[in-house]
Formats: sequence, structure tokens, C-alpha cells
Amino acid sequence: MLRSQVSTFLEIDIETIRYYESLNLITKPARLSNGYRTYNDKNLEEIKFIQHCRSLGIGLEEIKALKNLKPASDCTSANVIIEKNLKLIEQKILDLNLLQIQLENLSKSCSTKGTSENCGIVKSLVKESLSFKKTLLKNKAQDHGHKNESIQ
Amino acid sequence: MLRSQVSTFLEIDIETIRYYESLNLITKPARLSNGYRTYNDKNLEEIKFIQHCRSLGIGLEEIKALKNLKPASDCTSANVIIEKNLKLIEQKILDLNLLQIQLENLSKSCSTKGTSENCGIVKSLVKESLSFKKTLLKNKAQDHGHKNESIQ
DNA sequence: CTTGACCCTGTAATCGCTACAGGCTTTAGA
DNA sequence: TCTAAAGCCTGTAGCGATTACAGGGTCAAG
Repeated sequence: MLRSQVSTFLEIDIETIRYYESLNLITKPARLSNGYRTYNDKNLEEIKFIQHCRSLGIGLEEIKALKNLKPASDCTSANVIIEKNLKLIEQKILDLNLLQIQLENLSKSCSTKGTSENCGIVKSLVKESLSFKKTLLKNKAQDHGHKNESIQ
Repeated sequence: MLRSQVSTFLEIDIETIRYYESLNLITKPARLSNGYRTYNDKNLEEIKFIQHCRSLGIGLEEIKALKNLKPASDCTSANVIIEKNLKLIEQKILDLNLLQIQLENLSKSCSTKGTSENCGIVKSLVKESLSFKKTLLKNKAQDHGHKNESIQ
């Protein structure tokens, strides 16, 4: 299978495949005499594995760790990774629920028909942050070591 | 107020303030004779406004748009921005709820005591993605124009 | 024999920061 | 008075996970 076929088959961007290869997340595919990559079943499985993990929000370095688990070793590290991602997701859900409420309130505060001078949205945004927003910001600040896992 | 004072007072990283200035999100603070920036009340309000919007998950370009709304103009664009972010958040919550369920299932599938050969986590991860994970990936793919707003 | 579709490599852009290098200024203490 | 530390300045690079683009080679169809 050539790159574009893999891309279509697995619904993955062509460049992403090359990116994974550059990080040694997949074994290097064989090359045809003209230099074109050919992906075999093993390559495809590896890419699918990454897709699966990514769809669970697991980071690429952690995916590499999971992939490199020796079959006979104990699986504590797999547990650690899953638990860590679970906690992150739980926190994100809590944060997003707060954001949702706030944005809904903002949305309600405008009838769409006035000038922005009278607009509840603009007024509210200009007002000082409420206390629980500071809490949110602090949560984000604690996230320093995990830059890829902010609320955004 | 000098940079470090603003940083402490508003609980914002020192460099972030300069970053916002570089994007013209705040008016350029006055300079002392030695070149040091001094932040006045207006500067502080602008930074607070950005913090507030950021805490709601609004992107910097959108914050700029909100900031530039003329007082007398109508506030349709403010509404559009809020509604857009609300929809994004609602979708993210749905996605994260799915991820949570999946990771919980994964977590349950391992007793922590076996080898990774027998580990339910590793086994499940290697298995092919289920259909609703593909749905998730598609949602992400549709996010192309909003790279800062992926699930991560 | 040219056009277009595909492949290759390397590198820059994205977003919202954060960090660092290399240099100036100011303040406090020895 | 000297010096060290803290704070400021600028410009630039790094993060993570892609995506895009420039500049080139290869291949099949018309």
C-alpha cells in the first residue's frame, strides 16, 4: 500500500503518517526501487494502534511507552498511563461544564438586537472575572507539565 | 506598575503579558526613561478582559474581535463568537464523556497483577478501533479551521 | 511529449504560551 | 566603591500534534 492508499483506508492525513514515522512510532515501511514507501500489514496495525490511542486522548510519547511494553513484563505502566489520562479527562469535563454554564449565561444576556453598548455579552465580558474563573485559571496553571492537555 | 507587579497582581505569567502586547491585544504601555514598561489602569483592564475571555476558552483572535467592537455597532458578532464557543464546548463535553467511558472500561480490564501479555488494557488497545471512535476522529477532522480547539 | 497525479525531502506555520540567551539597569549589601 | 542579584530589555526557539508548502523526482494516460 502506498501512502495515499493508507491515508484513504485509515482516514488519516497523509502527512501525519510520515510524522509518526519520523518519531519512530511505527517501523519504517519498506521502499520500492523508486524510493516510494510501501506499507505492509504490520505498518497498518501500528498506525491503527496509534489512531486508537489518540482517539482516547493519549499523547504520542505515552503511546510509544505503551507500544514498547514487553509482552512478559507487568503492566503497571499501562495502568498508570490510563489512570492519568482518565483523571485529566475527568477534570476537563468539570472545567468544561463550568464554561458551558458561563457561556450560556452570556448568550442569554444579549437579545441580538441592541448596540454593543447595551449588549449584555460585552458588558459582562468587560466586568471583572468572577472568583470561580480564577479557580479555573489556577487549574490551568497547575497543568504546566502537561502542555498538550489544557482545556483547549 | 512594572511587569512583575502586574504578573503578581493578576496572576499571569510575565511573558504572557509581553506576548499579548506583541499581538496588539493590549495598547502599548508607556515606557520609563530607562525603557521599562509601566502599566496603567487601562492596560490592566485590557489584560483582565483577555484573562476573562481566555478563561471562557475564547481564542485570542476572537478576543481581538470582541475588543474591537465599536460601542455603537450592533453586537451580532459578539453573539456569533459566544455561540460558536458554546457549540465547541458542548461537543467537547460529549466527546470527553465518551472517552471517559472508554478509559474506565480499559482501566477495569486490568487487575494490575498480571503480565502485559495478559493485560486487558494492552489487549484492548491493540484491537481494532470500534466504530464510535471513528466518529470521534471525524469530529476532530472537521475541526481543521480551529486548530487550537481540539479535544486535547 | 506533455500534463497531471502521485511520491520524495526538508522546513515553516499553526495556537497560546513558556523559556532561554545575551545584554542593560537598578538596588542592596559588604 | 565594588559587586552580586534581581529585574528589565529584545529577539528567538521550544512545546505537541499536526498541517502545509516549496522544490524536486517518477510514472501513467492522452
